[in-house]
Amino acid sequence: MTQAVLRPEDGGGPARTELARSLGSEFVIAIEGTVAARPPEMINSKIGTGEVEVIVDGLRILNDARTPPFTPDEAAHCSEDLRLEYRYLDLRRPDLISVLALRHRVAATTRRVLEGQSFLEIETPMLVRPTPEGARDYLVPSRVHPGSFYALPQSPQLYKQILMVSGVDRYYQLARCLRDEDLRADRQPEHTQIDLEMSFVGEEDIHRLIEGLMTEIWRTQLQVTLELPFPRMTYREAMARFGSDKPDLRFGFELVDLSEIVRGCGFAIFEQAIEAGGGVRGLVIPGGGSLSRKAQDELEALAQRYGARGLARAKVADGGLEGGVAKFLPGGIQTAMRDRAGARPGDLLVMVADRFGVACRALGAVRSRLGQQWLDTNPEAATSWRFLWVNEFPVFEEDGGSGRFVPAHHMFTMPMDEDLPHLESDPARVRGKLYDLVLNGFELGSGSIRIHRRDIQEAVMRVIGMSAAEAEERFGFLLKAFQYGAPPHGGIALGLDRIIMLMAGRSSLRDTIAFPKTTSAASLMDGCPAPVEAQELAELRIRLDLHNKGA
RNA sequence: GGAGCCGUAGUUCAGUUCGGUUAGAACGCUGGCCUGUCAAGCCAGAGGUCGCGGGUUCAAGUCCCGUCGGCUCCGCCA
Repeated sequence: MTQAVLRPEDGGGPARTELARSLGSEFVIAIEGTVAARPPEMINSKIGTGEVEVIVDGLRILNDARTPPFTPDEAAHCSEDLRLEYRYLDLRRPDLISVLALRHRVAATTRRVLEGQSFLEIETPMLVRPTPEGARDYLVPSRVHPGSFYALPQSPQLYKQILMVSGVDRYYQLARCLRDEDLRADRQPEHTQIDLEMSFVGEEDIHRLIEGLMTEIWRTQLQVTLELPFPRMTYREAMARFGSDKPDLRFGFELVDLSEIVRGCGFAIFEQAIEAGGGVRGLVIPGGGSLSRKAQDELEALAQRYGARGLARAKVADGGLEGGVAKFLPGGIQTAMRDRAGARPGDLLVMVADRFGVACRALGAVRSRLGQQWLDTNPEAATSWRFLWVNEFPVFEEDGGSGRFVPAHHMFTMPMDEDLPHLESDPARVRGKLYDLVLNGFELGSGSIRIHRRDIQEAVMRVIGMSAAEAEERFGFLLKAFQYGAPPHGGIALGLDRIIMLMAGRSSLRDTIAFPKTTSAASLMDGCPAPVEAQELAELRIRLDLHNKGA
């Protein structure tokens, strides 16, 4: 931006002066003139071009502009629905367009790195076979096949595996992925994945490739050197220590297991949890002894949102514990708990007694809340990059408590070799060759080594209660492909939008996407989605049923 | 499907607790004056379906019910 000067005494006459006076916000103009140094007393050191100005000879209006609902300066303070309606004005902010420029450069760097490793970028279909399990599909009716539907792809998963059968060996794609599920600040219905798959690889090969890619992106775009290798942690350890499968390692506040210490303590709530196969886990809030009752109740409400029945608490004192649940616990156990938790007088010890997963998740939510507050006063930690691989995820999870098992990731994940013998006898203990890439508490992506042997695939399908006929109906094409010499293979998919969000220090995925959707999956700028003409529906042989609230 | 917060000039907000005269401020906009300014200054003016619908009341921006939209979270989602 440069200052232009029009002076009546420079000529051009009253017509030009009048034209200049008519200029308004966001007008598009062309000027001709001479760049000149500003008089010394008019130099503005606050802007880059503050020492010069253009003495205008000619002025033309290329296009006028209505008074905008907000100017780029004001946009940062405007409500988001207004900014989304006028997205083109919002994007004029250097602040926002720079995020899209970063996104472009990260995509370009990704292509350069992967091309250097002999990957082929291959496009897979946008109209694919619907899949009833997993995320809800966006459906597209077929005009040519009335009553049949395409789905928009949730991911290129099956296609990239088939490309391995084709001998592609190294595939990647910056793939659009679409899921008709509810949104979050870090979830949009359409997002982009750095999706890749390789033949003849193990987990470590994928890890090293991605570490190299991340290192190059951070080096070139942020001038940051990442330490390699990224730490690795099992799912079990992540849950036990941090109460999350995507722990934020920028802060501590680790969970502690108090089960063995409180066993036989006489406090019914603790004992029942242990007898039921769960345990008692705790978290120390440094200095938390002075937290108000209200603040403590808010933490309990947070824990309860994640399934805990309550949040037991006790203040840490010189002699042991006091207040809260202390009166139910013998003195010797109190001091043992305090020592095990590493708590000091003035701290608050909060505890959840429940099944492993519930206790960890509930305390993990509390830990996360504490950590976010801690980061506010520790900027150096807040701006650090703590990458992490989480692996050894369970292959199956129980569906509700019904005793039935569903794939935790997807049904093509290879179990770990040492757990294969238990595949059908004890599915709950089977861990997979599964891995998530985590950064600062966000899951950047996940992947796995896939099953390429038919006998293992069939065993997995038996565990999840899928009949051969059903498998044939839904995945017959993939199983058929696997019969014709499928190499061992594996891959990963990274969320490009989330990577950009974290790199740009944004808290919403919307800021990384040129034209994002609102929480209700609508686009306020173009009014999407929208009803269609009856004629179009008739061609598709579709009749609407809008008043039936059931479904 | 559920919970919370929000919705008042073009924009950002105050006013809602406890219903009561003509709904205010700042920025922006329009006009005028001044001016080598860079967040210009001074004067004047225009601008309102208080998201929408219903109810209570003599009286509703304010209370009640419903509904629409935005944001955050749980469920859901890799």
